[in-house]
Amino acid sequence: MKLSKTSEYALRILGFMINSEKQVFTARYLVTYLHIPDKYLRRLMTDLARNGFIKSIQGREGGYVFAKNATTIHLSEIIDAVEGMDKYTGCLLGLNNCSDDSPCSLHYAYAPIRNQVLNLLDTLTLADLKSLKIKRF
Amino acid sequence: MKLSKTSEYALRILGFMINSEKQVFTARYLVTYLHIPDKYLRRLMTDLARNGFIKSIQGREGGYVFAKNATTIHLSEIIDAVEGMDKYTGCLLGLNNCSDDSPCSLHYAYAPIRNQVLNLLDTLTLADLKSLKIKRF
DNA sequence: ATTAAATACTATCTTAAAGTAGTATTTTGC
DNA sequence: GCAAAATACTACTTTAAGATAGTATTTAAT
Ligand code: SF4
Ligand code: SF4
Repeated sequence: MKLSKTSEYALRILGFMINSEKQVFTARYLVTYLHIPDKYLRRLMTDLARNGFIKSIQGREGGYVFAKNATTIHLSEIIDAVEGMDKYTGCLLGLNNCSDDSPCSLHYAYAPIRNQVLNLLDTLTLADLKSLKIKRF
Repeated sequence: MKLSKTSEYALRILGFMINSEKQVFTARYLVTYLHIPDKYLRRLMTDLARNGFIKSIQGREGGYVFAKNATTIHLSEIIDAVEGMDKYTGCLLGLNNCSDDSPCSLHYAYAPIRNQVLNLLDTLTLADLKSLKIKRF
């Protein structure tokens, strides 16, 4: 139902970048548009770079660019990189090793929706977030 | 996608109670069956009592009983009581004042599912969690 | 070469959720 | 009356996420 702040930031940053005409993004630029704490965003950017989503260009005129084609970056990969996806596989009631045969009291009502969400995050790519209709990042 | 530990506990406790033949539940009893930290559970129980879901019976032979009919207790009310439901209305990307007219990059794919979840929590009651099939609490 | 503008690194602080400990109070059975 | 078994209350500790601060490094324009 809710991601960690860090995942939110990561998705907002990358979603913002993919919806822009720009190629290179400085931390300063991202901070002013996304209102994410400066130093926190910078750490997150190097983290995203380490994970191969973006590439950093150091020095003057530097910044960040995508490191690979956005069609190959799945949202679940981003979340997995910054906070781990594991905590979401064991779901609403925090249980794990769940199955239809040994369900918690919410399973029949919730598991189908949970699966939709997980499936969505697994199949949606950054490229899918590109749209002219987007007004908020 | 995930509730706070406290909400998980609250739902597991009440879901466990509604699926039992017992009428009165001591904290000790709940702790042994649900493996929730003793003192934490006790605090949560008095909190749930203050919120009118259960009633505490003090003294020897005491414990907790439902304070009203389980068909009148909606899951969203429980979550709202222990951690607040507000944080879930502004969804995946942590934005608020969302609408179809000013969507974030995930809106079209995610909002429908989010609405299903919120709707589920609003309409499901504790009574709906009662089933012979439940194996884990 | 020097400076300016950018990222990288490391260490620390803050905050809120979660968990723990100890004491006080209530009620019933004997 | 008193002990036993339960809940209630208050204060503290721990943990992890989030945020901040300061310094070092890299690179290009001049
Ligand atoms: S809803 Fe199903 S998958 Fe989720 S915690 Fe309950 S049993 Fe496990
Ligand atoms: S998915 Fe829709 S409702 Fe959720 S944060 Fe984005 S714009 Fe708001």
